[in-house]
Amino acid sequence: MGKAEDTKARVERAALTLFVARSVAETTTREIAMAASIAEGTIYRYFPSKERLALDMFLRHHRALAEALDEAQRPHATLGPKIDAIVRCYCDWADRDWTLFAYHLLNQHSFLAQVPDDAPNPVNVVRDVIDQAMTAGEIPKHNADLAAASAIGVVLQAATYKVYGRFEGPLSPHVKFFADAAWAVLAVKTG
Amino acid sequence: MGKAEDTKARVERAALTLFVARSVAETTTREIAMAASIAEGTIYRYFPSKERLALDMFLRHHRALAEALDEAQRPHATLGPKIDAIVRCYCDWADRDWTLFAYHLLNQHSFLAQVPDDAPNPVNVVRDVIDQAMTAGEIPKHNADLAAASAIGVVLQAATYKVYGRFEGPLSPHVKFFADAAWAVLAVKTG
DNA sequence: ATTAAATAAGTGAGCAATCGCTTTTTTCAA
DNA sequence: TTGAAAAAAGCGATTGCTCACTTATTTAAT
Repeated sequence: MGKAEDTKARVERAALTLFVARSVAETTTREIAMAASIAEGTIYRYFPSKERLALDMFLRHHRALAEALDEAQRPHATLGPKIDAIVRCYCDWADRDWTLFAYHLLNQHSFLAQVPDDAPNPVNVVRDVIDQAMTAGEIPKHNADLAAASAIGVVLQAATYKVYGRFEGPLSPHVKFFADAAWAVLAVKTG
Repeated sequence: MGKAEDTKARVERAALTLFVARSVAETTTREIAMAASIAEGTIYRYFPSKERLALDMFLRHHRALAEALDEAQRPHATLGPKIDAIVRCYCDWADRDWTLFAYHLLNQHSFLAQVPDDAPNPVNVVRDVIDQAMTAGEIPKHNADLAAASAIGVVLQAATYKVYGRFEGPLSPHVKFFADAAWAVLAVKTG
């Protein structure tokens, strides 16, 4: 890695950590610079603004996660294995870079409106998988968005609890529980 | 309602709306005053700071929701009816004052650390109900916090989707689905 | 020598909060 | 009932400060 790239990466990592610990709005460029051991002005050699620094990191992770989830589910033919693969992929990503995952989780409200319509989207990946399973008669037909929300909630609320410190340790050991629980939600007959 | 109380309520409602639409940090006292049709200085007759205005509203709702959930579940003896009552109560609260509910949902990360330890807590109410059901052998024994997170996630992620505009309309029509899904999550045998 | 990278001292805009003042409401003696 | 005095509510220009971002200068790699 060249020196410039290293500096850019250090700025991103420092910003990420602070953005999660406090929030984007409450983190100052001065703090980011101090945490990255550089001068404040150096940030602006790599990013046009604090907002764009925050947005770029969000969008990059958003797209990469969507692509990873889609690749994980694609090889499988039926809903059961697809759920397993998606849940495992989610948990792996959370455990591999928890700070980045938490940043993405906590800042959807701020940035979701700025995701390009045609960009890969983690939520759409799950929704489409569920939609297909409903069409194929694998699970009862409901509102697919609502069913997707509740199924995703099984995993994401656990991740949210981890952010709040209500729950500790990696998510991966609970993959089987999450996958079974998500399946159970989708198999519910009433609606 | 006296004039002063009316003004205080107008300040809170204006702040709430803006805090949800943007965020606490990105909302200015000037904007709050304009939305409430009062002068900026008048805010400080009723609140010592913008932070306290934001915190007070969060804590009041946090405590009231916890007490409502506890009262809703208490009359029932077994887990099934307790889940029904809790889910119905959650959805009623969300539908009755969606802005307040969304504010509470979106700002847990900022304020949860400032909740007094002895204050009633919505999450603890649910966790305790699940804990008792596990002890009574109504459902398989797991980590109660994790099970509570996943069960609550079924409802809260749907509410989150509503915040993001992925899902429309009141939550109450889906109470039966949410309750059945939460039950299904808790009945999962693997862990 | 050239130039990209980094620095550090600005700069001005925008912010929360203040305060001296005015207006409105309440109190209560005559 | 009246109306003068007191208290409460409301105002908005001002203040001091913090912030994101800029720019003139220095450092160091090739």
